[in-house]
Amino acid sequence: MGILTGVASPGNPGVARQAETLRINAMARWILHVDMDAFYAAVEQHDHPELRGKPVIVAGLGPRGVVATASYEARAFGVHSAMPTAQARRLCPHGVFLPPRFARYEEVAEQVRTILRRYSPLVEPLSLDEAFVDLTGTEHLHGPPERVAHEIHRRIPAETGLSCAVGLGPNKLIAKLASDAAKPGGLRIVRPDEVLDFLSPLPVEDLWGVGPKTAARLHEKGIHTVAELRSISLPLLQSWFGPKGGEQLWRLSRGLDDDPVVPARPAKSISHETTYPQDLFDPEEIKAELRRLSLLVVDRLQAEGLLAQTVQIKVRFADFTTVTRQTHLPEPTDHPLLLTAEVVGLWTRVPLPAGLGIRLLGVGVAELCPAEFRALPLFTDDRLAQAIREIRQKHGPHALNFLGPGQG
DNA sequence: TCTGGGGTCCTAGGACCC
DNA sequence: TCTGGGGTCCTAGGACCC
Repeated sequence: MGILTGVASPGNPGVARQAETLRINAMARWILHVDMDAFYAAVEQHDHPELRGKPVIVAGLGPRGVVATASYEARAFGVHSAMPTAQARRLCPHGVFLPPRFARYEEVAEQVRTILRRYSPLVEPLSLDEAFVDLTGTEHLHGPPERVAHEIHRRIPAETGLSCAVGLGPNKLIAKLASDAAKPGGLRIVRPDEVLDFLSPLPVEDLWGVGPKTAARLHEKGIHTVAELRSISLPLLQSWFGPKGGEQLWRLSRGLDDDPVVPARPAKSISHETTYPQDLFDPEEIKAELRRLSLLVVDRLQAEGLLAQTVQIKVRFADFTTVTRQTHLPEPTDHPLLLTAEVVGLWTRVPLPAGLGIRLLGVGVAELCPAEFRALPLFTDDRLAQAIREIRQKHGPHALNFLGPGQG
């Protein structure tokens, strides 16, 4: 049966299946995923050879810091990312604890992305240490994707001195799970006809989007592996997790994912937040911090030539309860005084539980648009905004201390 | 020595309108 | 006096990712 003969219909399942196969082949993709091994720690060990072979832990070093990356030597002590630094110190007292150097990691990440772009223009960074590459249709330039995967896997360590895991599959979901399976330092190729067997034994929490809460709910129902998840009907999954959530799980369990590889997604929000070493109680100090965070956000807005029309604050109390307040502005702006005034206004809408200190404050903006879309100033004095911008550019973000405590 | 910082996406509920 | 349903917009919260 070389060609499609007949009409796909429920009464003719063989033909329907054949049509489905043809449709899938017509859309077949090859997606590669690169995941740098223990990236931040590996960069530190690369830059400081005396640290090689030692447990290196890149982490926030303050009293409330957490681990960003632990080297494999440190993982042997039970240290892993997102663990409180204090706990990591107890588990691994002789570990080398270092604060992150993001500017340096960004350099190396760009070096890796440059290697990847030799093989396809469609390179989508997922974070500093991960990226997707769409190799579909690059065969005539670079050869079969399987060979390209081997080449990339060899070339990244050769050119950066850092090891990586590489996964290759028919979509992002499978490529990422393949690189997970190859960690550390390996290469895993999953062909389309191998997808279901590859997925079946994996625990449901390995799936993209299944976190602790969803996993716990699935476990309660006796579902632990992807094969078990796949045996649940779509309507039942939807009754448990809602129409979208249910369909998402149904598709994930079958390895279905048509999310495209997109090289540059414009940011949808910008935010800054700080967890304080000691809880804040003083209202003036809190307001001063909100203004400081606001100006950090304004700096980024202006650096990227953007305006924002939504402002949000986030407050986390000592008991970890978190509240947010947001407001929609009449027009988009990057005006420092306007935005700080909105932020302080939002703060007055936060109910304060008696006796609870504040451990985190955050300020964010959303509904971003390019600054060329700026509305003509009617009532705001734009010369003032311009003057503030120039002073802060010339003398740094702390130059205008009229925004300090007790003076706002 | 309990729990970072920067994001994305989804849902639920209330207001408001027809 | 009692009683609709649907659609849209906005806000707050939460799950999840690295």
